[in-house]
Amino acid sequence: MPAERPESPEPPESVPRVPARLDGLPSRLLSLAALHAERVVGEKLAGADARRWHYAVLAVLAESGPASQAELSRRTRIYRSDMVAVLNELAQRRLVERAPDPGDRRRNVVTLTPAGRRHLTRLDGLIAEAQQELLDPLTETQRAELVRLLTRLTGGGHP
Amino acid sequence: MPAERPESPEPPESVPRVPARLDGLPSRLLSLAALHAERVVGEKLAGADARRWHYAVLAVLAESGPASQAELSRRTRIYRSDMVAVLNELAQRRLVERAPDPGDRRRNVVTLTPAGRRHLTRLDGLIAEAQQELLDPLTETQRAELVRLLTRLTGGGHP
DNA sequence: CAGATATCAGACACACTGAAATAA
DNA sequence: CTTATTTCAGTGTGTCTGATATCT
Repeated sequence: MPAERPESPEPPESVPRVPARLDGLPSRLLSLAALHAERVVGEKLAGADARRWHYAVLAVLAESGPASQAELSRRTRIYRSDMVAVLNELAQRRLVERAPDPGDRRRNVVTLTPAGRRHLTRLDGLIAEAQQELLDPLTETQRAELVRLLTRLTGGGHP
Repeated sequence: MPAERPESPEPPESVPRVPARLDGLPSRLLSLAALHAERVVGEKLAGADARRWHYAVLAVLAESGPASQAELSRRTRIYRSDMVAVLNELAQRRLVERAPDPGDRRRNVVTLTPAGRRHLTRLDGLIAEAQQELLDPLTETQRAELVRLLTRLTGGGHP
């Protein structure tokens, strides 16, 4: 293992390099990369009057079928409080429908409308473009490796 | 190359899998990983009454010497408006000193105090702990690869 | 009763905008 | 006159707390 850096007490302040402490810091690199990614994706989606959360909710509904708000919250990791606002926006655009669950009257059943399904198809394209733009500096192999590493980092389950 | 998925029109909603569209989405993985990283780092630093921005500013000052606020802004990527508040907090804790630059009276020269240098040493330890905790699921090789990929993603120069 | 659900009001960090005052 | 620096007042997004009403 590498020895601990002895923390040079008098750094030569003649050369204004970029600080090494921040430079390769994984947590900082993750934040910067994520910020960039969110910007690229956000700009693409804005062109379709959508936000990242819209895509997440629509995608879950398309793949898993109608669900309660709490269920959507768990799957998208959007906070339960915020899910209310997201569904308000989606319902206002007639992309989803919210109806009380007859089987459990605490719940709302959220359903994708045909317009929502069409909208999702469009967002799929924009999201793909964004990933392309985002991952442009990486080769195919590197992209796959990045996804693998990030999946492992985000508790991606070790089957 | 893999053929495009034919978009199964009727997903079997019996098995509540996590949606594939979101699962391996690089931009989403980056956001989730960054969020996790920010939480881990933030909690560590909170134990020393510090925030991520404090560390960034102190680290730059320690490695590059006294600087103007605009200079610190560029190096840390903290927005110029927000730098004011960060420096207020650091100055209030007597970790930095803000004095007008005699050579250019628009500028403030921000200097690390001895207390600031000691504080930074403590934060260095906490930051290292956080990285350790964060990267726990990865091997050494994988950690290095992750840093390499993220550096390339964040426009980390292409030399 | 405990527990889940939907909703609201608000806190907080972060990134950013726009404008003003001052000085190079 | 143009540009740079510092500062302030706000905006918008995303995450999360705490509380409430309702229902299982």
